[in-house]
Amino acid sequence: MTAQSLMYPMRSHMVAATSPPAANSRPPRRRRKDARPSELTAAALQLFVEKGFAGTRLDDVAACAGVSKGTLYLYFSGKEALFKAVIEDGMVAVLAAAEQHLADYQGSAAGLLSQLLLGWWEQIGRTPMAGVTKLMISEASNFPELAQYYHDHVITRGRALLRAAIQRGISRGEFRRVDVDAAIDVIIAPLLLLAISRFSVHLRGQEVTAEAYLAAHCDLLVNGLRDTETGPHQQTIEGSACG
Amino acid sequence: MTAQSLMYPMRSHMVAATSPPAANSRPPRRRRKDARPSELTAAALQLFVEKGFAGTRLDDVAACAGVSKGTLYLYFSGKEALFKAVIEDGMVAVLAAAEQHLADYQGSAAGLLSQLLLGWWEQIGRTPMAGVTKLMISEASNFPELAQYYHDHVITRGRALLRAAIQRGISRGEFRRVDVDAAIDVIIAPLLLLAISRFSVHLRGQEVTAEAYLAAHCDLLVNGLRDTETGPHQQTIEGSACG
DNA sequence: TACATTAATGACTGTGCAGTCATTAATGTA
DNA sequence: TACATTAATGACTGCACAGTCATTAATGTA
Repeated sequence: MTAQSLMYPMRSHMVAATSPPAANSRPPRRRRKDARPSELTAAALQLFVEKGFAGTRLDDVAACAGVSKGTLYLYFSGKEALFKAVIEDGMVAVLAAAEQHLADYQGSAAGLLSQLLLGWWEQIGRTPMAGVTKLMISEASNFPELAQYYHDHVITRGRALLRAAIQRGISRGEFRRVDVDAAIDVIIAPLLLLAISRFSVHLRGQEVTAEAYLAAHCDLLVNGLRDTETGPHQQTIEGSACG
Repeated sequence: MTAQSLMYPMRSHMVAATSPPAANSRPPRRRRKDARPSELTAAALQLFVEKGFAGTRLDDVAACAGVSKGTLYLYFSGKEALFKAVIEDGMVAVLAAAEQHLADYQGSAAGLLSQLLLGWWEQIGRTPMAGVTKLMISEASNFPELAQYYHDHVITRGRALLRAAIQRGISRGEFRRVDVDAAIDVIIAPLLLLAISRFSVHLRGQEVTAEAYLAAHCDLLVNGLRDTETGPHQQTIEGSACG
């Protein structure tokens, strides 16, 4: 331990004794109380998804948000509080629009279903928020309370949307009488994996684009693989990009 | 720092000066050179999946395998080498049997497809090895080289199996001419998510059993949701649990 | 311009864990 | 039984990082 390191403040002395504060002087502080929290959670989301919760350093989160670590602690009481904020921020009112859309919708159940899937892609899957999905999967067992909250407030609500669409299709005679809950699981899975794969570049080759993937999913879901070999059958779902 | 802590060995002195080595004497050492590596990788798999790579302590891995940390370093050069061993061990020759099965198979493509999916569940999905899937997803960005290896030696090979089954179905006129690569992604996704969800108890309610889930997947895949409303159609796939 | 308020800083501390190595003891051999 | 070999141990070290706080300076007010 040097004598220097014992002296508490000791800002950069001996730096160009002649006045002009050098080209490499640090940029001026900015006071931006309102903007900091969201900038910090955005930085944290990116790093948590990339490195994992335990593997992420708060120094890096702060640097990525353009502040010092001390500032981070001004807004969040610690690493875990920051993590919770990332998850909760990420999902506020994303589902509300879809719920409204469902209430207003008039057309076919197949059209509704594909609109829900594509809407998910636009609002979540292709945005940074998709990372929340990977994060919850990776960290659920380390944060059981938070996982429970996520289950109750995000997963359950998303499933309810799909359940409504499928049951609408069944009651209109449009769909077969499948096991609805199992079908929901199967429908959701490709979406979640698409979201996750966006953050695992090294696990994917460049097999297919997200759009082709979603289209194939909608198509297989509604039409299956079976060749009905009866007349003009391969028509697409009306009014959607699916098919 | 006490004087005691400076003395290097200093095993339990002052412990019942009268001979019988007390009920709480430590169990005798066992020399089991051959068994240690696999016991250590099994323990590591469990803890890595549960806590993440960075969140797992090697002391805990060793304890879980019933040895000291020093012993762990006798068999693996460090934490990262242990991680690689977990991944590589986990996947040796799991795919070979399926490849043989494919070569011998005679029946319908739909039957082959469902046998591949159910076989995956029996060999991987319902075993501890399913954890490798979650592990690779969580850690791929921290270990790009290992992810590349996994992609080339596991993912690519698994996809080839499915591609063969689908193309067989198309050329037999059994399946429609779908986008094969996109279909493979969609088919794999529910399997991977099923594997992952086994380690995220707090994210799932108890929606459906794995078997119902896989059955629904096979059914939706082959038959789709569309109600063909033409005669006796809802038959199951011959000779499989699907449908 | 002087002064008060408080956002922002970063050097510092304590702790927890990866990795080391001198010592211990199980097992095989003569 | 004495001795050699080597598997197994666990106290120890160094370092990286979460969290603290005395100090600095941006901005608003008189």
